[in-house]
Amino acid sequence: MTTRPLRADARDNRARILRAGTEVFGTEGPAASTEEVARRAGVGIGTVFRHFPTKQDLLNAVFTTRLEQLRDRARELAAATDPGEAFDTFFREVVAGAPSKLAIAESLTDPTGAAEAGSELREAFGVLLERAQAAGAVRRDVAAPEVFGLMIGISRATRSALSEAAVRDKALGVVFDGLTTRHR
Amino acid sequence: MTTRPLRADARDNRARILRAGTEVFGTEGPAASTEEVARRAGVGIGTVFRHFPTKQDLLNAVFTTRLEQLRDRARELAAATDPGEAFDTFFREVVAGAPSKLAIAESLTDPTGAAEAGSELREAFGVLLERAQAAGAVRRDVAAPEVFGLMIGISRATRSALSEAAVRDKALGVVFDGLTTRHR
DNA sequence: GAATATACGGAGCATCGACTCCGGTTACAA
DNA sequence: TTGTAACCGGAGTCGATGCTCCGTATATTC
Repeated sequence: MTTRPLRADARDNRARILRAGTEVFGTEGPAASTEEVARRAGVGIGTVFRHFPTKQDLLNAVFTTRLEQLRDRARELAAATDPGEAFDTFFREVVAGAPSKLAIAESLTDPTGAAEAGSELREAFGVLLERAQAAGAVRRDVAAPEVFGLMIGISRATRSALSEAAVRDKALGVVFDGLTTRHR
Repeated sequence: MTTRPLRADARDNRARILRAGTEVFGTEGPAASTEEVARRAGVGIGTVFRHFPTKQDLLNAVFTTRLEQLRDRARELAAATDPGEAFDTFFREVVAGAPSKLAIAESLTDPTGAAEAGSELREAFGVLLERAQAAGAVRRDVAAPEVFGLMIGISRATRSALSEAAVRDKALGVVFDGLTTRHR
């Protein structure tokens, strides 16, 4: 049931297309054309469609890759840093990275194909959150879904209402204060 | 320089199209086809394009209408209710109304044509916020842009990560706590 | 250094959606 | 009632985009 390894040029092209897709969909959104991706990757359209039979497949692959990167980053932070700081850092990094690749923000929640990578991300995020709670950096009466939701919401607004860094930081400050308060 | 009044049927059709546009773009997003709007309005495509020469014009008209409604609601609340409650109510209403008409959330910040209505909304929102601050319901070291941004962010996430009402309420609770805290 | 399975490129096809055009219809004034 | 300007409907045009097809090229194996 194992598929034989790809030919060298095919493997390279696949990686190229994935990189180009990340760039193009990241800046122009999912509506960007497949041809644009092919151009940026320096390959023919036929090649793109051989590797990813459908545009949706390509989008899923790009999204999944991105989700996996975030998941890895979350795990890395969980293993090495002070719990409170790790949580804070991850949250801010996700938000900061959103504008240049809005595609992620738009898919972070879209079950279409990237489901597994998505739930792994959520799980890694959950670990980050629990550690922060155990360390007293985040109050205990909140759960992962709502905190994750806030992160995504702010990420999305980053393209528009929260496009200015100073304003975005203030918004983040409000949320972090809300995640810290003890009363109620 | 005054344009003569529209014929009765034309006026009716225009209103119909606007209503249909609100529904269609609200549920399917700005990518929905003009033909779908025409169908839902019960008119021919030609009629839609006569009233709104461009799809963008139609979108702008729909958005503007929506923004004006929100602006009016903000003013209404500012005039009649307890400052803290008015702010809270408006914030929650906007978020609650977002999923069924994501088009607004997507345009609440888009300068394209709806600029004037947009800034009027922001102004009315600013009044709501300042009143709440004066009444001690919201801390004084936050300004309208970041609070508005939070509202939009949560509105957007409402379609996805914050689609469940219970989760959304918890997220809102966190933000309101953050807007209340006094320390720092 | 063949032989061949793999992979490539890009012209071409089919579809879809924005927008136009014009023959037919209707509201409204006189 | 009738004349006419205003309006309507929807078939048709045009450009864009997802996807296919196949002749050509190249990596890999022996």
